[in-house]
Amino acid sequence: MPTPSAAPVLRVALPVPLPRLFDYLPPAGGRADADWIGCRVRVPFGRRELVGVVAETGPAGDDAPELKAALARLDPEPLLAGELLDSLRWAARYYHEPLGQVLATALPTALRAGQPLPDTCAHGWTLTEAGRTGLAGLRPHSRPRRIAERLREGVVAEDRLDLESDDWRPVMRALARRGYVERVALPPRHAVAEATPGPALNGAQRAAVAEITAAFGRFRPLLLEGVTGSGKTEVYLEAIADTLRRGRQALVLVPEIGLTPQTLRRFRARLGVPVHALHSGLADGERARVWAAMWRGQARVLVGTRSAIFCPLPEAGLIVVDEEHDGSYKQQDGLRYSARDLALVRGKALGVPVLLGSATPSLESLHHAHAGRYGHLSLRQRAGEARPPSVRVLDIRKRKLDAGLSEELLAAIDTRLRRGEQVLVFKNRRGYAPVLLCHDCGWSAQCRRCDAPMTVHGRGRRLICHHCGARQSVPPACPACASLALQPQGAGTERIEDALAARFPDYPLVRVDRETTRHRDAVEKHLATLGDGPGLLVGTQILAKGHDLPRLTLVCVVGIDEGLFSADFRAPERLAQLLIQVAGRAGRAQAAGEVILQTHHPEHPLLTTLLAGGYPAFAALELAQREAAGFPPFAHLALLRAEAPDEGAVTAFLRAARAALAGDETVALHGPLPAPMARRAGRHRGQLLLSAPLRPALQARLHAGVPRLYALPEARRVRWSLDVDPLDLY
DNA sequence: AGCACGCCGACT
DNA sequence: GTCGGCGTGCTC
Repeated sequence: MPTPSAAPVLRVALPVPLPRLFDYLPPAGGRADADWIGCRVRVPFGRRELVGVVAETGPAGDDAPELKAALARLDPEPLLAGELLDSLRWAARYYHEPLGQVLATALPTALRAGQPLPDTCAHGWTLTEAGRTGLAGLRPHSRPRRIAERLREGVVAEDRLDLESDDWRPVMRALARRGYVERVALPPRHAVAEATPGPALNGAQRAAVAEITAAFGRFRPLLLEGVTGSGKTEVYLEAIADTLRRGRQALVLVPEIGLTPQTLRRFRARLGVPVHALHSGLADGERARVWAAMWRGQARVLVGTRSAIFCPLPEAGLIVVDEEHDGSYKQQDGLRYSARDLALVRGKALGVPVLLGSATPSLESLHHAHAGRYGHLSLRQRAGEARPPSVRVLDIRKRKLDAGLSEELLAAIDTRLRRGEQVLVFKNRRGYAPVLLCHDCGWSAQCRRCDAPMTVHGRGRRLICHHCGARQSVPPACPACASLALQPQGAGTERIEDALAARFPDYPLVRVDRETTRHRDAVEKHLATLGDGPGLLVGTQILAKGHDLPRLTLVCVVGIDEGLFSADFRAPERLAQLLIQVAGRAGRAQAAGEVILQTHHPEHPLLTTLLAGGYPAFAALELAQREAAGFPPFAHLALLRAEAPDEGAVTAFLRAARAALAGDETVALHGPLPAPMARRAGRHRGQLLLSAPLRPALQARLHAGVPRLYALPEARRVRWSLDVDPLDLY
């Protein structure tokens, strides 16, 4: 006769920030067998109900309180199993986050909320009887008419329609409302189209593809280092096509701004199978459907942003991380995971090659490649006729500046415009001016709730804090000395736009930054307004990548001097990557491109090295400095952050945390330190940095210490989070 | 994180 | 006399 405590129970991971599992009895009369593991369950929790995932089964612990029974099993077979569940457990251990929180991050919202795994049967559209009759009444050559006529021959699959047009859905829905068309289910594995052959590959591209395909069926990290325009995407496509031919799935991760309709169109046209996309623009139901299609192995190719790394890959063959150095692969709140790193973890667990592509690889990747841990593939030449741009450093010391632009720069712009070419002025600062200064007493406008100056916007009339969003109008007089000599200092994109418009009134001018361009697709529309004639483009980061601009021949980079002297250890790497990426915008066409870098520091080693030896020379120099300073990849970091309205609470927590994390000298602790911006949105911020030459030492320390943090009484008075492998030290 | 319980100020 | 402030305690 088994005692009640010995009967097997369900150990459930729940989406709560508590570092443990919760035990439940199976629902009425059931047995807690191992086939529960990975299934979602609805359970009572305090006075509410939650959806969790069964992580383990087994006898209840002796100290367990009186158990409640789970209310329902939500999955007939495990939603999470095998490699995916293993990798999620790995992430929970590595990032020191409760498994329930990891699962909540990994699952699409609809599944997290307990919705059943959605139906993923492929669908198509067909004309109804009413449609056949009504078709003639639709305006000739209109979009509804063309789409209705497309369906005349019979059912057309949605995947097929995706291939032919980006935005047929709204038109189709309108037709459906009139009863002209209807959606029908298709038999599984409906063929879409023939794969279209791509352009002939050059030698380096063929060699790269050969290396990747040779690694089929086993884990192998491969760094594909290819200069801008060298045809990395063609290499991806060939490798994916090979993966598909061998009956396996491919996952492609792209940066947040990289998932454009053009990218998808290119993949779809080339591969001849449905290409699924996963990004933040999708509705919850759609995300769950894509996830389910991967789970069932129906989806063969998935292109997605960061969170796509949590998709099931039951028949995995290849993982690609495009622009692997990109910061958007790191989640900056909640579970602070790196999708790039998890791609390698999953690739290893799945036994598939992982292809990391970039023109400017992260120093981590280069370090691993040099050490022989990653295969290193190089594409040194631009594909086709494109030639690399020439780069000129423009020394502006003692020069007269108009909105930060020198006379020489304006003259160079003028020359290009007269020739009918397009010019990009890149400035990594939005708004009118970064500071509002009193010329008489030195007062400057500071945000009331942040330790940061307010940025001048609205042609010099408004003040906005970029950190908390606070806004106010520019005061009529200096609040400190009543002087009327308030002056915007420095220049952002808005002010540069004004200056250029005044100087070149006869040419079209487009500004692209977060203010002018709220939606991702708007960038394309904006750029299209320039057309093929001469014109000017002013913008921030958003313009740094993607977007082929064949008429663009001159790129001007202004205001990089702040970046040359930033305190953050990753600032030089980011600046070098940005410069290379921006420079890559110039001369993608036949005409020779030119890049002009305006600076007060023409002898700065970052610039001279980058100019003389390109990114590889810069990387070598910077890696040496990282090694000397004991920074990644020669050390491993974890950053404990805390914030609270009360500064004392932050310090008290971090002191207690330091004691809880203390140990031998294999891990160095720095802090408590104020965060570089000590106050943000009215909250005081502090941090404690852990650093160790060896990753296992750091992990062991966190394993011992982090559970104690949850128990600290001081933890209740702050919001705290742990960032393993932080990107920024703030 | 929620959500409730619990003990002290300005309102009908 | 109550409605509600957020401190602190707990969740199988």
